Amino acid sequence: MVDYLSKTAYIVDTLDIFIVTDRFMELAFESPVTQADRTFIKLRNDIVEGVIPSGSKLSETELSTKYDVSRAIIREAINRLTASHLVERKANVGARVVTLTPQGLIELYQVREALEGMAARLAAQNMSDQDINALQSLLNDHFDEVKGGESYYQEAGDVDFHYRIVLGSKNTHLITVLIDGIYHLVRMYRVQFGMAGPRVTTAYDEHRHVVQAIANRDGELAEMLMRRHILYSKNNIERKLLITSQS
Amino acid sequence: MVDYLSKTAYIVDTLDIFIVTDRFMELAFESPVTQADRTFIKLRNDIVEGVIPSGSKLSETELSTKYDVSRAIIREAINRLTASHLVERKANVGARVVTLTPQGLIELYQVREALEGMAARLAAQNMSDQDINALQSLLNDHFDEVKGGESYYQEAGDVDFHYRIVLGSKNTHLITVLIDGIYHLVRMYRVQFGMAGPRVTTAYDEHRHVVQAIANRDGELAEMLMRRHILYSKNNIERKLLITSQS
DNA sequence: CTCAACAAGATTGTCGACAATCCACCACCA
DNA sequence: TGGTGGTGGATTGTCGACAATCTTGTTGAG
Repeated sequence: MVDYLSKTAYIVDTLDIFIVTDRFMELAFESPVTQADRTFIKLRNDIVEGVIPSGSKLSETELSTKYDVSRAIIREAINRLTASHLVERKANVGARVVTLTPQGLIELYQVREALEGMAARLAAQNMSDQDINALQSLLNDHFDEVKGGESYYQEAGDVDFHYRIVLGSKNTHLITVLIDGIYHLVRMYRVQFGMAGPRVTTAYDEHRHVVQAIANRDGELAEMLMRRHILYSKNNIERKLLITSQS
Repeated sequence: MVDYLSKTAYIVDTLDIFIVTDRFMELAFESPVTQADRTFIKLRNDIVEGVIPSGSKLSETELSTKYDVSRAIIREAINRLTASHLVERKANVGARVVTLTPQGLIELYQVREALEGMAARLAAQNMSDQDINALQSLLNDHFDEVKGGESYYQEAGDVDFHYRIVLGSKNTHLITVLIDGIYHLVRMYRVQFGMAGPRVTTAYDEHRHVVQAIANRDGELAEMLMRRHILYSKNNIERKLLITSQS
């Protein structure tokens, strides 16, 4: 049961080096207090990790016995998942886990490009010098890991990088839409289409350039570089998809 | 009771000249089937129109008697409104209508700029020639109204313009995030900060230029023009806010 | 007088039962 | 045989009651 969270725990773990005094930081940490909160997170993880297969039906009664809570709680969890675009619900019929398609992945990356580009622009404007320093030292750590070839932490590093820039935008809407909406879907695609993570070696340089632009307080350039970075990721994933579907 | 919808009905009314055969069109029409759907829409309208004041507490029991439904339905409605960023909820404490601030409005327009810019880019790529023709004739109608000085329909025209471009992007995420998330908040700001609508005369030219770029299938330019259009709107609103707060 | 612990009241969270709706199956008819 | 209509079973939608939690006001000690 406790294991449900282990797969994504590192996403927030690496942010712990900050003191959580920032007003925006708490938007990234979800602290489940009610049982509906916990069930929602469990269900979401099971969907993202593929334990509950993409496209399958979510029976309320079935889930309520499986997770050992009342149907009302399952209903609330499903409603929240619907808002995150992880499940689709039809009135009087039921809810299904979204089906993953190459087209859907492309659309997702188009939204990411727009939102994270803007996030980078705003981060250049709104991040404190302290935040920027921390970001740069994060990149240095990341560099050592790339050299060391620790593939697991590479993805964590990438996720961490994007989190910080989004949080650095200090824009509440941007933060919530990306962090508790889009990123879970992105991760779902990554896991279920079996891609270990982003292109480690080249992505590192792109990250560095973005941070450099932010450090120079050049929002326009930061946005361009971030958009290009995400565009490259998209192209890379599309290529992998083609290869996978051919073999 | 029926009157609840009248204020926003024109938003979808003007879209009726299309046959609703488009897969994406149905994302803009919300067809309430269940009682929770209807209550959600009523509540949302009352919040957007200011009938329920910004910042006020939403008592579940109180609302359940007021709207004459069970508490469960009110709870579901409130949860959906939370997902739309129209209310904020704290566990074991309750839900409040969001408080409107100039800073919040600015953040909202930053997200709009990013998303609608991308929408314009994608629309240039994905709209059918037929859609583009319809959009151009819409602009012509709009032009006549601007000349005639029919101020009410000017806002409708503006809303319609943005709706069509967003729908023209054919990107599901973009469409849902904007249409059943951000636009309601934008309208809430417009209503409650007492701005009659966008800058009618100059906005018309900007609309025309965007459509021209889309007709030329120049996505990059369409994005730039749309972003600038929204930026101008933001600046205009900020100026109005300053004047209002001074007097 | 200030602060802390406690108690009463009110509000939200959770549950199981009932009502309304849909879907698949089957019988019936052309 | 193909299609149409109805019926039974299962699933979702809605409800009212109970449990858990927070807030507020009070009381007491320092």
